[in-house]
Amino acid sequence: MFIVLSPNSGVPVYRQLIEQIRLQVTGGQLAPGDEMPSTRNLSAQLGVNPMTVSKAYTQLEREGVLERRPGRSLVVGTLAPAETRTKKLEQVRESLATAVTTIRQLDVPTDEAVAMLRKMLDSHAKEK
Amino acid sequence: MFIVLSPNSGVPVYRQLIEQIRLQVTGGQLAPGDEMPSTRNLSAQLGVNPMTVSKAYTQLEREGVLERRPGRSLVVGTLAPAETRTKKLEQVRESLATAVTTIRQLDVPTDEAVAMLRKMLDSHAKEK
DNA sequence: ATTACTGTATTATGAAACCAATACAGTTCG
DNA sequence: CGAACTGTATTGGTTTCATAATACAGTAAT
Repeated sequence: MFIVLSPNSGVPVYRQLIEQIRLQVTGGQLAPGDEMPSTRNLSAQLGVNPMTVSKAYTQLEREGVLERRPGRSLVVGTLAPAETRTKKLEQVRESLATAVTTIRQLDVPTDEAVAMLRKMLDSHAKEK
Repeated sequence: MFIVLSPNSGVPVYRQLIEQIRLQVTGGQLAPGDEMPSTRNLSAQLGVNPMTVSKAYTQLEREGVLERRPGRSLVVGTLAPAETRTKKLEQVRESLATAVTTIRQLDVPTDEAVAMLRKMLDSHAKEK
């Protein structure tokens, strides 16, 4: 699982967790049956309170995205939305659409915007 | 000026105002010298408290985006062209950052994501 | 049975966001 | 000069978010 928190985005941490976990389940990166990191582990890793992680997990459990097994780690549910390549690309398209609106509104040339995206993707890849 | 609030986004209202006003100034939709709607008018229009609007205006004034004239409406400030370009690229980068997180979390290859962005930008250009 | 893990409940605290109401200080116009 | 506009300061309140600490109830392994 791969989580990136944006402290300055203004979006509550627990919501960022919900959105990113939901995304990776929908995109197939997390498959039914996969175990989630424990609330203690993930909170330590992200530098947040375990109850904040638990809040996100609880909401995802209500949605059926995660399944609870008392005494054991939560797992990705079988009722989780079905992964398809079409859905995956659609979610990427949606996130790019917001950027497209900004790029056009600011009259940034296509080549420049595209170069910026490539650079950002490459630089993060190197960070790993 | 055109403001749309997303109550469910989790982003505080005052921040949505800041971001949208900043975007329209950078994009030229709001030109230096343009008068802003009064805090009372805009708050009535959006259904929020005048102090919430004022909070956004105050932050934008600190950034130099707006200029204060006691007893009169705030106006769009005059930024140096170089500063405008810097802010433009920064805003594009911010909007792309969200897409970058999504792309990486869904393991979409860089080339595919970049091609998608180019296609979206080109197809919209044709729509014009 | 004990240890080590799992998640959640509960209580308390503090910060942030938003609201409401009132008041203040400014400019402009008739 | 007064009315009508401008933005902000202040005080007090509510809700949301996040944290901290402790405790509880579960499973699995030894």
